[in-house]
Amino acid sequence: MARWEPDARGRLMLAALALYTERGYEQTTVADIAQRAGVTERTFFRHFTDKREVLFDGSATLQSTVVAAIADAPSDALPLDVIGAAMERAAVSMQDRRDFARQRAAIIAATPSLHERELLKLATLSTAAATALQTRGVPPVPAALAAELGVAVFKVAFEQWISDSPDFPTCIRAALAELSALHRA
Amino acid sequence: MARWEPDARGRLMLAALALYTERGYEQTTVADIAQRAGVTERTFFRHFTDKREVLFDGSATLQSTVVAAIADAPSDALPLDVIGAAMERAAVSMQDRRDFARQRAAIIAATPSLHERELLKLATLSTAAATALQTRGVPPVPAALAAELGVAVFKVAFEQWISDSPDFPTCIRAALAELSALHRA
DNA sequence: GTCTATAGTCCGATAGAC
DNA sequence: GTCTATCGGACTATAGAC
Repeated sequence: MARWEPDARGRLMLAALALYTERGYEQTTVADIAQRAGVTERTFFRHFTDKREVLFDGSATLQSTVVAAIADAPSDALPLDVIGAAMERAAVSMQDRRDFARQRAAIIAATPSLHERELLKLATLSTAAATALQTRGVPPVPAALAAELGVAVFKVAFEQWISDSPDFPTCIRAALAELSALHRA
Repeated sequence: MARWEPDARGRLMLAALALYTERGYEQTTVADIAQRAGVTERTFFRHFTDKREVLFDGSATLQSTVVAAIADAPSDALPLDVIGAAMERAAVSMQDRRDFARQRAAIIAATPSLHERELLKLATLSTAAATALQTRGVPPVPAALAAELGVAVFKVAFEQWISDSPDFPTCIRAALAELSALHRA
């Protein structure tokens, strides 16, 4: 038998999600999370730089998905179409975890400090998307704007997805249509 | 002679700005700031809820400006034009503090934790703008999208303003033009 | 204005995998 | 032997409670 149970990281993420839901983020200490996961506080901080980060493990993967989708788009595609397709790809990759997304969103909405971290992750995603667009030859300013638009669409569509509608990619397409309508009006 | 020097709040803000610039945000303690301002640590936390907030005193005013501008727009104006005009009004109100804006932006850019707070303020601004648009009869989803677009334009224009170009409102108009170009392309 | 809880860092030690 | 994951404890500063 191994000296430690495997996957301390995964256990910490599950414990944190459960405790943040049960008693709230501020009312949960890192010691509580570590205890439920069967490790020490020290181990928590080796896996996650701070108490918030334990809820944001998937953001690096999401970013890779978006950046790859931008790179993969046909070379003659317009920036806005590239971004739209990338966001749709991101939505597809999250589609099978709606319950998790919902639970996580509820915790974040209830906690300003977590909302801040979420916004930082989205801003990082936006910067990465802008860089990926620049690699395709889009100049910096349009690239930055298109990336910000993509994230705006993602945010709005995400809200729709977890509240109303079961299909995330469809929400993305609807939000993109609303965006075009704003400009055509 | 007064029992205390007046304007402790203002002195705390100046002291914080100076110290964050001199030695960096993390290397500055609240005790350092309080000492330079000639008050106690306790006084700092009476004026500002946390160590970051001391750099964000203007954001409530900015938000009022934007919301008022949206409310004041002609009733037949289109959402995107309303938002554009509101952002331009915000730019006008900041125009005479370019050096301050630049110094503050440098500190924030160097400090992830401050970047987070900045993003939260902008997200709050976006929500307030969306609400103001809804008051004008714009449905929730287009209102949220238009507000996010406005903040995106503000961010991009702000970057241009503090790096390149002396006139903030002009930067806003240029960014709005780039935004339209993205959709016409 | 003092007192305290807790986040987050740093040091070193330990034990298994390879 | 090296590499990696764990643990223990002491320490500072923030932020809130009293």
